[in-house]
Amino acid sequence: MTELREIDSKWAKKWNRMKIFEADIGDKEKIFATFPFPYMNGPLHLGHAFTSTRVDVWARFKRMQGYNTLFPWAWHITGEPIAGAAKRVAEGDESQIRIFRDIDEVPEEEIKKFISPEYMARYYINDSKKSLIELGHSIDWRREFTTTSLHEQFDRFIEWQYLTLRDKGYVRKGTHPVVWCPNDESPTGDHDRLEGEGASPTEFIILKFEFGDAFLPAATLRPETIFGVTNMWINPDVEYVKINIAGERWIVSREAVPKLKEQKDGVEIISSFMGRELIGKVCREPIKGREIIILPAGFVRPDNATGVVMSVPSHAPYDYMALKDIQENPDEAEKYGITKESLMKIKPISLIKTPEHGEHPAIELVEEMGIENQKDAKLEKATEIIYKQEFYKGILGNITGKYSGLKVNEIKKQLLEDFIALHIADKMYELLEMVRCRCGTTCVVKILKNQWFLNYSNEEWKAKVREALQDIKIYPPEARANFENTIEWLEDKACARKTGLGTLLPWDKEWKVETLSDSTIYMAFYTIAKHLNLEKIPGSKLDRGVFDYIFYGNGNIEELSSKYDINTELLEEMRNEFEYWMPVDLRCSAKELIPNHLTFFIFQHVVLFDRSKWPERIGVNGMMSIEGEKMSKSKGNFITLKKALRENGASVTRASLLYASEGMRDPDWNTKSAKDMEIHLRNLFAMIKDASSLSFRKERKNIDLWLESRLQRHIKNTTDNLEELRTRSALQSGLFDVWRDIRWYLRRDKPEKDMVFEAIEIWVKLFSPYVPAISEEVWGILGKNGFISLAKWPEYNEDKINIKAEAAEDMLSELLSDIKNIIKVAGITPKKIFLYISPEWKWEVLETLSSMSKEKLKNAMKELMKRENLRKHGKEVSGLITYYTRKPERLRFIARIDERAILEEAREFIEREAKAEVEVHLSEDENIYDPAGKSRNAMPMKPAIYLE
RNA sequence: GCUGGGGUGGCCGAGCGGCUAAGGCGGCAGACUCAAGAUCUGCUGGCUCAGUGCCAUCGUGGGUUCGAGUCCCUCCCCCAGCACCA
Repeated sequence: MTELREIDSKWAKKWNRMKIFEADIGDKEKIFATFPFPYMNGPLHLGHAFTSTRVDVWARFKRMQGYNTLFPWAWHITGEPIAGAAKRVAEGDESQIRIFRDIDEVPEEEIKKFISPEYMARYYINDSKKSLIELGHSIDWRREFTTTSLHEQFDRFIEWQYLTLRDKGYVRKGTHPVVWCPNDESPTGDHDRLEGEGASPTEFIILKFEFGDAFLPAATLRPETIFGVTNMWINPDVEYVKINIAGERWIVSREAVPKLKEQKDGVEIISSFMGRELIGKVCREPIKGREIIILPAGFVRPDNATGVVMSVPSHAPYDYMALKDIQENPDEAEKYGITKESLMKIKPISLIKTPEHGEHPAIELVEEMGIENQKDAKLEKATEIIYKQEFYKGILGNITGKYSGLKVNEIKKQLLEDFIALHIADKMYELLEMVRCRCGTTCVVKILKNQWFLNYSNEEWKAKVREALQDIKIYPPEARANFENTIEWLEDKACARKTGLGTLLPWDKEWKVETLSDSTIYMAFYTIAKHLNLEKIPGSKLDRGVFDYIFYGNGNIEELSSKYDINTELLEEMRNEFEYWMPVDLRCSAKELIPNHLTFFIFQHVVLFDRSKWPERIGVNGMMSIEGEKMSKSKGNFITLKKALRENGASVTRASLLYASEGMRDPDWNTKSAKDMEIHLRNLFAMIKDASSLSFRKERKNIDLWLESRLQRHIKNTTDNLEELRTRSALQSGLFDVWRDIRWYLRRDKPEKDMVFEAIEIWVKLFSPYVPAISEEVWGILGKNGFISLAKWPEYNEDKINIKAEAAEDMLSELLSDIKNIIKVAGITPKKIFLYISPEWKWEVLETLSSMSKEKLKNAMKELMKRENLRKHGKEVSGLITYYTRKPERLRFIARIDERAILEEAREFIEREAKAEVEVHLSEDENIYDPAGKSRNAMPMKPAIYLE
């Protein structure tokens, strides 16, 4: 058990010492493979290792194919979580400390120092780097860096990126609603929430109804229904206030005030009163100036939007039921001084007609569904149905003026713009569910002003991204739709925030470039990081001019050199390095990053770099689970890479991870499979190690041709699979399928020495990207020089494909299983086995039938009976035709082989396996020994069998 | 809810119009062994049998086709994302 782990460590050290994965500019074609830098608020885990090993396997494969291959690595520390965790350590947060101690395995004395976010990041970086080396990743470590000012040169690079983006017009200042914690004075992302994960601001439209010197601002999601408003709903038993707001006066629920304060200017309370004081009065609808009565409604929630609701009974089931209830019980309304007469005067007003219903869809549906009163739970469903039907299919009526005759979804956007232009509408954002920050405070929606945005909604930009995407190879292909879709819905993206770690926005240093925005084109930075690190170029020298030269070739090199005090050779070398390594050949990540990082990655490349530097391939994979469950620190089923390596070693970890899944499916890690993989690898190693002590045979036989042929197929399969990042299939074919064939080969006969060692050599190469340490060890045992990591990948040679040899082996293995089957069912132990080879004429039937078209097959009998030699076997021919045509696949004719020669050659093998003597006869020979008449059963590729 | 991906034998997973529904794991039996482990071999949906056979099955229910895990529709379930969060 320990042996494999010793091998893993030995080679990890050796690669690292010999620096064989450091890649420099060369004459050879290059490959540049990257993994999205991991976020260092904790150690690497199996999820990271799964994806990164896919990248490493691909890089190793490409390196062996002869490409000059670069696989660099860096670390991400931008943003909140590291800073937040450091703060929690400082506050003595027990659950945070427990995670560091128990899951991350950080020693107590180190945890104390985690009050410094930089220290924490450095600690995890060191820790993780050790794990990656141990895992055997073929990384060029000279190009390592971190984000933020922790790496001053990278900091300058991000400055360059944002200055360039701004100059090109892709960064704009804007205003945007966010979920906001008033206590922290910071946006509250999903990660920072105690409650309300997934909730995002919903845009309510405020329609302003005139009411004395103020407005009653009704909040709605369906502003078009204002044409059908019949009354207002106000909750009589809650407190309302009159406020000043942006130069107007509004009447809203008291709860609405703090929310509006975050969204509008100049909000202050003038007076307050109970809702009942409004009931029975009238307001004025802003479009036509109709008088609208205010009615009491207990269902109006003061904590939702403005607490003012307009009533459109014709198109809103709730409104209809509420109106119906109040009209049927006018006594209640009379308490507020509303006359029965004015109540009964209210009639639903239709403005949308749907194909499913007529003029008053809500009323009709409520009746269809048998809804009794306004407390009925079915109202929710009814509202949903009506909304959908009206939105997609509803036609607006004459009452709506310029919108009439159109569908709701066609005019919604325009209508809103019109209403806002007429100053009759406004917007308010609201959370539809409770959201609470980690600090316990209830969150609200805040309109963040002067926020910096990347203009991802820009249509020209999108068009360019779509164009780039067409040429990017996506593995697996089914992930492509996801990218296409993301491009469609993507809107402007805030690219800076005020808190956490990050590069300062160069022109507005209150802001820091946010985490998804400083991680999009840093692959370009890898190409020069080597020089910046080795030559220790200080960040202060890296002005825009330097980067403009390196990435665009702009400027005069002599002038730049003297201006920034960087010698011309170095500048030139960095430019060459950028030109050589870019574009990125592979970027690989888990599927969760498609809608953000991976798509942004394309966006940024297309505007910052020349077309020739746009990405080549993107790989996507599923999410790691542990023993069938989602991995999480709180569940405690979190497996760090360090722990996995300690328990399994690198080879077992790598192979088990990649054997777990491919494509978009989620891989699962389980201890049992890892143990099984360990057993497999140990056996494999032992088998190869002992191969030289086998006893060998001299002459070549059919089985050697077979193995040679099969190996070629496996080479092709493994290569094709790896090419498209099907890492699981490649492991299957390169390791397990070859193994199976070698086992058959060794079982069939004594091995021929050259053949078996050729097979082993190919085999080891095919699986070496997966278990590189074991492969290096075997490579030495085989007496090879140098590293297998740098050896030549086997090349597929079609000339070695031998269909006849393969057909012959197929025949033998089927024959053997038939014999064993007969022995079993007959319950006899044969001393002798008689095999009868198919007569010539049966071959003729097979060959003829297999060459016939479907239609011709119907008249096959007629055709065949034209032939003299077949006519005498008429009955049997007809039987054969039935046999073959019933399952047309049987007609797949592979190759005519010399069955007799094959059987004679394999006689010993059959005798050994069946433990009986074997005699081979041609069934058409006269006077053969055939007491049971079995020879009649002989068919091409299927000798008849008689046992005695 | 919306968008995208997916549901295959005891389990993991190939297959994406017609090869035998690959391969692995687990289980059972045999060989080897003093024994255990490892290894090797066979079996592992049902029935039948001196073999080349029949039936069933690929989330559910329909449909297209000479033929369907494979294509189309209905429904159910799982995964990811839904943004200022890494």
